[in-house]
Amino acid sequence: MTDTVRVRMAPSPTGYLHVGGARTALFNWLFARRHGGKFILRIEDTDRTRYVPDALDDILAGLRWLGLDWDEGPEVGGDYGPYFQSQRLEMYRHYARQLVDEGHAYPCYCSPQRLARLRQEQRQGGESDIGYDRHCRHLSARERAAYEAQGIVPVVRLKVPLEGEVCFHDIVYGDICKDNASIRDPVLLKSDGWPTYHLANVIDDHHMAITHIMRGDEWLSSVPIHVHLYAAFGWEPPVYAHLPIILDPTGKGKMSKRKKMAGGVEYPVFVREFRAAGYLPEAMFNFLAGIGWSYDPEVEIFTRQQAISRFALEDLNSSPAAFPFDKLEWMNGVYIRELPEEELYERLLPFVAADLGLSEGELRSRPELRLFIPLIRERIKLLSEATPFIDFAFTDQVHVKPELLVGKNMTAAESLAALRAARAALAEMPTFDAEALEKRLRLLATELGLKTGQLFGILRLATTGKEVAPPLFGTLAILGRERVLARCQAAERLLETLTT
RNA sequence: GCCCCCAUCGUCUAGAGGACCAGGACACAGGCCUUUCAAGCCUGCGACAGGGGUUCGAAUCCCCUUGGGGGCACCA
Repeated sequence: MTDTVRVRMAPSPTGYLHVGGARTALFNWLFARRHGGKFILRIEDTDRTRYVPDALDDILAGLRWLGLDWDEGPEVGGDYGPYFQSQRLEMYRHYARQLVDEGHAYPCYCSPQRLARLRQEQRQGGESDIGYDRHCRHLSARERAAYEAQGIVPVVRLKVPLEGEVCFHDIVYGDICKDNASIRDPVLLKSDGWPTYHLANVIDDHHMAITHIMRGDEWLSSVPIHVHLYAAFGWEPPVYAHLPIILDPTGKGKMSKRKKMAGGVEYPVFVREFRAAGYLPEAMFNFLAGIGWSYDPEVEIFTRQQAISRFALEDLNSSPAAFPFDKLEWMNGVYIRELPEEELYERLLPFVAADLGLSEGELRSRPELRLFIPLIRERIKLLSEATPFIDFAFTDQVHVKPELLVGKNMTAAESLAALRAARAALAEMPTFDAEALEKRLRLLATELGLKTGQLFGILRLATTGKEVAPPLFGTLAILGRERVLARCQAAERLLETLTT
């Protein structure tokens, strides 16, 4: 490849950044970085009716979160701007006019109502081909003038050949041909003077010197239109590589439409939702790269540098893939475990603070979270799972059902005696660190003739209020002697209610 | 309905005519470890959708069937 690689991500600010869109961006980014090219971000904001005000910010934030930096586009500029289609209207109108003047396109005065009626009739009539009937394609100058006189503002439609076929090559899908007759003259310029996707996309890709187009395969069927447009303009089309879409976890239907999981739980589809759920951006990156592409048949975990070094369009898969949530969760756990403690602490902070109702500053001023990190890191798969493991350390007292304090195969009285003995032993310990605690409590279990699990289970419930908690000795050390003794005493009172 | 695309373990994938009685990973099951839960380690389960061809030889090429997906807007 002699030309500089220039690829683009062209989102429409009609909704938040979707995982599918993120994956498309990711592959474009990988390709650009692999070849030392440019990754361009272009905002296709030509649909004024579906515009969502905060969508743009969300898209930019989502891409940044994933580490997909763009070389040209919003907030970074570039030599091929503007990068918002809403600021390029004049150019689209110019080319639309040119197409009409040169006989490649024509004005169409059909009302939306007529088109809707037409479609309905075609459907009901069982017609094989649905679409515009080219009513205005052969209007005489006089007829056109008559419409104009009525004040009807026309749209501009592309004059697609009536016979023959268009063919193009796609790196992922190979050679694809389509009969021209099946392509209905598409609208290029809407009656409000704004371009449709087809027009704006082709003009911009050409003027921004885009060399490769990687996008979701829902676009595959519109390539023939674009090929005709490039031909009409006398431009060279870029290289196409359509990406197989991501299906929802059940494999039925695409991921984009929000659906329910088997358990009735909604699963995330927007990048912001994955972020809020506690997924790590580096895990998302790794995971997304593994759908439709494979870094190495034997290697699942790889860095972005490694991905860049091996990425090739020829290796892209052509079959659609169901979104494997299980694998994502596992991978996120892997990345959480690989994070340095201090880094994990920083990432956990906002999640835990919010859950606990504390400010980050307040949480930071307390020692517990930091101390718990090594104890919980291999127990969580999501950042949002940390709080339930440690919240007991942030409450004045724990609430536990008395019955739970009774040890396995023990009576309430025996449990109470064990707890009292433990409290006495703990009160007398010269130091209160995990190592010393383990040594002393193991000895105590032996002295009491109890299995370790029996004694430790009672203590776990008494001090944390939970049946599942971080490792006991470390937990006791973090709570500190004072709190541990107080909680034991409180638990003893509860057990007493069972023995009297 | 019409057009296009896709088809390997439940899922993500490796495989580009012989190296495949099909490899890896997740999930699942069992075991080890163990104070709970995890993590870790070991083992197991498990697929070339079906049918025709082509070929000495097919998961790999062709055709048909079936299944799935996408598209058919003055949306992108």
